[in-house]
Formats: sequence, C-alpha cells, structure tokens
Amino acid sequence: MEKKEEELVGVKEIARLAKVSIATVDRVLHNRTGVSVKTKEKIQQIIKELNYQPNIVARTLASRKKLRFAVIIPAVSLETAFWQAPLNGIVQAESAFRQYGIVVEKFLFDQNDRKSFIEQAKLLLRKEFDGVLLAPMFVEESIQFVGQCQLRLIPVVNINSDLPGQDGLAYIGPDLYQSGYLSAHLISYLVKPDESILLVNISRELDNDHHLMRKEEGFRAYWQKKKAVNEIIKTDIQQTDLPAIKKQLSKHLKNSSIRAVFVTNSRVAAVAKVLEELERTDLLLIGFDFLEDSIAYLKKGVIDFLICQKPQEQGYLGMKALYDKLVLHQEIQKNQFMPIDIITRENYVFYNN
Amino acid sequence: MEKKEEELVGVKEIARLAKVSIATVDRVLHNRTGVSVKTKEKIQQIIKELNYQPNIVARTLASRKKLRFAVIIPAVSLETAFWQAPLNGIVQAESAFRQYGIVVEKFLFDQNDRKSFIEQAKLLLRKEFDGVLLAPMFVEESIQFVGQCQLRLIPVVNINSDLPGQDGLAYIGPDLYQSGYLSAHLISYLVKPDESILLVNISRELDNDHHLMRKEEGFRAYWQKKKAVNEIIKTDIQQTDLPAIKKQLSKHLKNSSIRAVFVTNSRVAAVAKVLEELERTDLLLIGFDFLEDSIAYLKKGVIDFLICQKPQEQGYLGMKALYDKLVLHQEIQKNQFMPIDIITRENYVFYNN
DNA sequence: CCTATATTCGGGTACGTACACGAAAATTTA
DNA sequence: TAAATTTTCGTGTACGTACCCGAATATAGG
Repeated sequence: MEKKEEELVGVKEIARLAKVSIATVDRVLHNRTGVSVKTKEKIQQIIKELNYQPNIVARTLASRKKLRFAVIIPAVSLETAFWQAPLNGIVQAESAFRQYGIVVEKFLFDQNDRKSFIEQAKLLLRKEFDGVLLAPMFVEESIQFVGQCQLRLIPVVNINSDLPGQDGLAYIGPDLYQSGYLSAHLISYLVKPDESILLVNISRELDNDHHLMRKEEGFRAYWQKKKAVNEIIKTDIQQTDLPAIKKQLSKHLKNSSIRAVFVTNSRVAAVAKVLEELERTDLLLIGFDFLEDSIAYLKKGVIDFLICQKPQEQGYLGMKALYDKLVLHQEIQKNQFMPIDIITRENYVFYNN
Repeated sequence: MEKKEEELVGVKEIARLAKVSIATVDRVLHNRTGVSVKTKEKIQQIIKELNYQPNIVARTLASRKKLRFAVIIPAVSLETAFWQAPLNGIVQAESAFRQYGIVVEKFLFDQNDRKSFIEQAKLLLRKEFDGVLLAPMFVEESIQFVGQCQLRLIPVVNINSDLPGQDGLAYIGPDLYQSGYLSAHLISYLVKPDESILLVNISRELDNDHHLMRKEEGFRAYWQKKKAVNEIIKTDIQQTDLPAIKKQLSKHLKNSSIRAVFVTNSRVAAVAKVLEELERTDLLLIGFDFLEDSIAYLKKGVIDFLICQKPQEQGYLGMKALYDKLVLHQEIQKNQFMPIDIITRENYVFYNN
C-alpha cells in the first residue's frame, strides 16, 4: 500500500503551510543564514513531511551559476587509439550537460611522458574548477595531484585505473584483478594440461604496471586456485616497436609447448601482427580493448578473444558522477566497476562503443 | 577551425534581429498559424544562421503539457523472472523523466495467455497516449495492435523481440540471429568433431517461437558455414513443468555422443536442475539471460555460459527513445541492437543489471 | 469610403526556483 | 528609552520559453 502518486509540491506550498515567504523556504533549502532556529525547524519538518523534491528543471533555469569540470586524461596517440573512446564519452556528456550549465575543459597528456602529466596538472590547478575527472596513469604524480585537489576541496573522479589508497570521490573502470582472472578462465577452456601459456606485458613506462600487474595477479590466481599444472611463461617487453616485439616473441615461441598467448593490454594487435608474420596464427591469442587494429585481427581469426570494459561509458559515467554529485547533490557510488565484456569474431559488430 | 563556443542565443535575440516580438518567433518555431509568409521566412533564416538550439530546460518548465506513455509487456511470472529487469529499467526511466512531465501507465499481460494480451491492448487503446512501449510476444496480435496505434498516430517502440515487417518507430533488443550464431561459435571451441549437440526449445506458446526460431536459425547457420560435421539434435518441449522436461531430456541424453546442450531461452535453469538430478553436470550447458536461478547453476558449474542482452537497458532505452522522439523531437535510430554479453562464473558479479 | 471579417502580430503572465535588496523585528548599545 | 546594530524575513525580478488575449493591420464586402 505505497502511496505512488505523490502530489508534486513546490516551495510555494511549503511557504504557505509554514506561513512564511518563499525566500525563507529557499534559505532553509540551501541552509543559508538568516533564518531563526524556530522557523528553520518548522520548515524542515514540513519539507520532510511533504517529501519535497526540488524541481531540477526550474532550479537549473533559475541558477545562473556555471559549473566548471576539468578532464585530465592521456591524449590519443599513434601507438594506441584507446583514449579516443573515453574522450568520446566525455564529449557526449559535455553536450548533454551543456544545457545544465556545465563547462568542460580538457587537459591531455602524453602517456609515455610523465613530465607532460605534471605540466598539464599544473596548468589545471592554476585555474578554478568545481570537479576533476582523472585517468591516473602515473601513480605517484596522480596521488600528489589528487592531494592538491583535496586541499582545494575539489572532488576527483578516477577512471580506467584506480589509485592505490583510493583517494578520490569515485572510481569508474575495470576491476583489474578480475579481468586477469577471467582471461585465465577463458584460456583454461582451451588448453590441455601439458600445454603452456605465454603471458606478455608490453609497456614502456614502468608506472603503468600498476594496471598490468593487477591483471597478472588475477591471471595467476586463477591457475593457482584451480591447481592447474600449465606452465606460465612471462615476458616483459619494454621496447614497444614492432621489431623488438617480434624478436622477443620469436625467442619464446621456439618453445613448442606454448599454446596460448595472453597480452595484458591493448598492444595485442602488435602481437597479432607478429604472429601473423611468424605464421603462428594457430596459437590462441587473447588481449584487451576494442581497437580498430585488434578488431581486424579478430576478424581474421588471429586474435581469439578481446576483453573490453566499455571505455566510452567510463568517460560518460565519470562525467555523470561529477554531475550527480555537484548538480543533483546525490551520493555517488564509490566504485563503479565496468562489466567484463568478451568480444569475439561473432559479436564485435554489436559492441557499441 | 571549427567554431566551438557558439554563443547561446535565445528567442529574444532572434526577435530582436527580426524586429518582431518573441511571440512571433515562438509561432514560427512551433509552426503555428498567424504569421505572414514573409516574416516567417525571415525568422527561419535567422534561426538557421544563428543555429538556434532551444533551451530544453526552459521549454519543459514553461510547457505544462504532460506526455503520457503506455507500456505493455509481460508480467513477471513465477516461471521466469525475466521481465523484472526490463520493468526495472522502465521504472528507472519513469522516475528520471517525471520531472519533465512524463506520465507512465503500465499494462501487464500473461505471456502464456494471448487473450490477456488482447485484453490489455484493448484497455490501452481506450485511453489517450502519446507513445507506446511494446514487447511483441504474440506476433499476430501485436501487428494488429501496432496497426491500431498507427491509425491514432501514436509512435510504438518494440523491445526484446522485433516484429517481422518492422512496423514500429524503433526496435531495441537483441539481434536474435546473431545470438544463436554466437552460441554456436562458443560451443565450437569446446566440442570435438565427433561429438553432437542437443538444441532445446522450451516454450508453451508456439508464437514465442519467432524468438526461438531466429536464434535456432543463427545457430545452425554457424555450423553450416563452418562445414562442421557435428550432429545437432533438436528437441521442442512444450510442457514447461520440470517432470516433463526431465522425461524428454533423459530420453535424448541416452545418446552418449552428446557433449553440449544449448537452450534457446531463459529456461536453461530448469535444464540445469534436470542435469544435476541426472548427474550429467559434465555436459556443457549454454543458455540465455541473467536470472537468479541460472546464476546459481552458473556458480556451481552446471551452466557454463549465459548469454545476456541487457534487459534492464532495453527497458530504459525504450523509454528514452520515446522521450527523445516526443520531447526532444530528435530522430531516433530504427534498430538499436544490444551487445551480446557472455556471462561466466567469473564475470557475473560485475554484470550490472 | 466605411464597416465587417480575417489575418498578423505584440504585451504580458506563467512555469518553479534563485537571489538581490530592503523592510521589519529583535537585540544590543549608549 | 532612543538609537544603533544585528537578525530575520518578504517583495520583486530574473532565467528562457509557452501561450492567452487583445490590439493593430490587412482584406473583403457593401
């Protein structure tokens, strides 16, 4: 017996019941000064009784103040187009929220160059913002940056990669550990006990390894839990150019027991290219992210699975979290883990990102 | 060299430039009568030049007219909780759009009883609505219903299952054929050439079979394309109670070549229960939808994969399509296929529905 | 050319909230 | 107790658009 049809009441009605003016109700709503304790309590009582919900439409129309959001994420690079997707989500949110008085400014850094991050962060802090969306690629620097924001009381939302210690307002992105765990599970279906698995980390900056290491942990945890006997061979490739990758891979691939290759990030396309050149497309290949290059190899059957975590949605939801917090004054969820999507040759067409 | 910072102009500015009043501009914007051709053209010209975007916030505040949406979908039944999810999405949209003057009324029918659908449809048509969200479970009746709506110029959005001939404004749901195709692909990884596959359709009403048949088509198409030699054994189960299912399944399971069981809808939980009772959990089991019962069997390892297509999002997006069309006057996409999500024991926790 | 009717247009108010400004009441100070 | 302050509160306008009502203008009819 819930009451469904709550009468839509406004400040006017509250004012009438409390025998005060609209302005006084408004003061209580925004708890500004200038209201005696007695009337304040009376009004709050009525607000609660009526279960008053402010009219957001009228509120945004009347409120002329602009909210300024800053976005600090890696620029799209030639090496990987990954950050295009979150950026798209951010732009989408931007145009959706423009009507509500949100202004967005973007600070893009080079994910291979921590100095460029420091620089952009400094630029950002020089201006005034009400909220920040951050992709914390460089752990140390990001923690410092978040500290600065907290001093200024600016809420920070992290996307794509969490920050050890979890400082910000919220994190929106993959559960990295589980991503690795799931990859192992998938592979377990496809390899026999005597076959081994090559785990490949490709990254220039060691700091990104927070990302990769969490995935690797999850990956190993699976085999451990299952008490599987498969050998896991690991290789770190710090030179991200193709010849270097080829050289290092072909060395390992001499080991004929290897049946599957697991690449811990979006560089799987490069590995696919190498495998193709080496005529080893018989191997199972699993990697991350929905990138054009990777999809091409998925189509050809060189890559078998891609694991993807809605990068565009990460961008959109990150912005929405700031909006919900700062405009609607809602409590927002601390961790918003993205679903773990498995992309195959058959379903990639329907993966909207 | 795009211009990014379009000055936010309003009707007032347009009126000033055209040397007319705001009301006249308003008439042109809504192409109401009472404006001479000459001034109308002049105003339209200016509107185009300024790339005027109406302020939705102010518009919804000023416009007192309520839009009425009707929803006609199956009720949640004891047999399957599937429709709870789309309903949740719809309720979510309802509360999100309430502020914008949207009123929703729901008409729930029994998906095992076509008469109840006809009845609810009749009730619906007796009232006045601006838009309809429909789950076309009964093909014939739904086509007729959509025809009635079109006569009344009411846009209809279909969810979860499309209508052959595609009458409505839009379809939001799975690409059924591809879902079947993908299932086949998944299974192909897991069976050897000499092993066969049991395809199980469980449904009381033949009409739902539009749904199931499309999936089956896709499923078969895969094997055909791959020229696989695996035998596919099909069984239709029209009595949906457990004993009946058990009887029919155990008959087939005597065939020892069967390695995998593919259930074409959410009834996979019932099959899982049967397999457990028959102590045949060694078989690979694949089915559809993220339901509590199914998840339990997924956890236990009885079910290996579930294919899921964001039922809650279907409900939400269906409502949003109506909103976009009727409030924002946007063109909306004719087909919005849901991604094909593959749920395993490892990632189900992160599937937010 | 004058009235009658149709056409074209502008003024003004409303939607629900935010906020500036100033008035009234309560309190302190002299 | 009057004046000076502080506290408390109400009036009024604005946000950008929708739409009612009536005024001005154009067209038709005699």
